[in-house]
Amino acid sequence: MLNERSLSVSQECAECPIRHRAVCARCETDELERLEEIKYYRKFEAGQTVIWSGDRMDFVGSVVSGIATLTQTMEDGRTQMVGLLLPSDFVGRPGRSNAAYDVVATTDLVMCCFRKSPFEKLMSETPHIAQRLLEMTLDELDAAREWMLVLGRKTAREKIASLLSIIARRDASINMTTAQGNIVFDLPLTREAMADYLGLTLETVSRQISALRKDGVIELEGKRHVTVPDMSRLLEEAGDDADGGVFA
Amino acid sequence: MLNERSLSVSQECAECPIRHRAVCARCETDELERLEEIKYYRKFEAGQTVIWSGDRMDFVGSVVSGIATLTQTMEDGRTQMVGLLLPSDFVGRPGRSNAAYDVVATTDLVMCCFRKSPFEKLMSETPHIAQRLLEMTLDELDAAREWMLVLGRKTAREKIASLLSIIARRDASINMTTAQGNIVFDLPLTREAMADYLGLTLETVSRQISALRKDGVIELEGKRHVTVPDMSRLLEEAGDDADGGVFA
DNA sequence: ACGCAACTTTGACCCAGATCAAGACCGCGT
DNA sequence: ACGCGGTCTTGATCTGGGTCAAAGTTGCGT
Repeated sequence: MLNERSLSVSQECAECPIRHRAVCARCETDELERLEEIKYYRKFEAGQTVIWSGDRMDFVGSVVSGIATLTQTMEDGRTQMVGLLLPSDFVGRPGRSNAAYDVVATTDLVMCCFRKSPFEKLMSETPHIAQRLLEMTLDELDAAREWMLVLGRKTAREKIASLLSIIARRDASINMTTAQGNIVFDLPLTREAMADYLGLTLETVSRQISALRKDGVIELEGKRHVTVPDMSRLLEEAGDDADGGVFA
Repeated sequence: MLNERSLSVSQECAECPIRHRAVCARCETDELERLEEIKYYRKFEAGQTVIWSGDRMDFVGSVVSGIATLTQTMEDGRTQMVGLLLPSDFVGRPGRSNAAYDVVATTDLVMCCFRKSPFEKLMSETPHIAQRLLEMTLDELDAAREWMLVLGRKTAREKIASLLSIIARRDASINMTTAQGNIVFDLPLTREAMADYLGLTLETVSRQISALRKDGVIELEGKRHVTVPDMSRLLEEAGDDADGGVFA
């Protein structure tokens, strides 16, 4: 459980773990000071909804730690995840007052928030923020388009392999690599959340994970801890160019 | 066939049909003059590839007239459309040297191009361009996420209805409305292109269009000319909120 | 006018993944 | 220790959309 102390640890931008990757990455010291004046931290527990689709959104912010999901739901309950928010990812859209998606904390979550109007004001005055936001938005657009290929054209097995590759790759900096060069990580999502990401049912997710395990593409300890003995094999299963390079 | 004269008609930014919606929408007269200095028009014939994925991209630009598609292809030939480029849409990513997708002209196409490096320079100096580009990129991201729901969770019939609604809506300004309030438009895509957009096969696209016709949701003259007698019915078929409003 | 090529429709059959159903596993609170 | 709820696995069956095949339509070039 997070407490006041654990929050106060991150209070200084200079020591912020996402300082160099978030929307503030390019800010100079003086710009950072102005941001620091209007920022505040919010924490959410695993499972909590951060924002409901359609609600008025009076803040924007960055994920500092933890994982959140962006989902869209149809009236009959079908849901599709449309974004996975990791530390340093930005939440909210300047210039729009109502949320377009549900944002749900998948793990305990800490966010660095800014009230929308001061942030927008700051954005118009300090080009470094807008520049960085454009860059991040373009990256997200690429990711979304990559995902459209996965959703539209890949088989269930390829979808699972794609998701595993992305997770493995994305926090490559964080995850362990064993002496044998294996890649090791924990799945941050339930089977159901994976299904919502991939446009599958949770049963199919479960079956395909079992199949990949049986075929030696991955190893599992418990339900969440994954070892990838051969990354290029996994990439091949994902249908991506597994081109020679080790974890290129 | 386009000729020199038809191109020269659009030479003046002030008279440009996309002046108010493209990346230059917010530019002041002086900024426009600088853009005008570095711009040049290029035309492509229907079917021509504008840019190959992976190729060096030394220009960016706006679609002036015509339609182009953004597609991704797997080694085995499976393809997924990840964007549909209409007049005023922007092509290319500042800060990236190689194209990530194939861009193909679906109809005859005119583009207003800028060499990349002068454009990037201009962008860093005139905030109005970067602002507008951010806005457009955020819109595209929303569209991509909307599409992820379609690809991941909708049935074939819903997918077709969704595509038809989008086309009907998007060029709402252009298309005809009959005396009876019907909406009328031409499909700018072949069945195969629709299939690539929707993650379906062309046979399924054909069957579902036939089914929607048989059920009176749409009317067809020839293979491309569509009449929608009741837009809210179409939206309902798409699985979207068909909320009361006429073409809200 | 004709013939070819591109596009589209329709039919018959099949299969990947959905659905329905039953347990297994695991951590937690009492 | 136990029971309970959330998560996950596995099996049996069903079905929407894919695949394969054939024929219809349209428009264009000669």
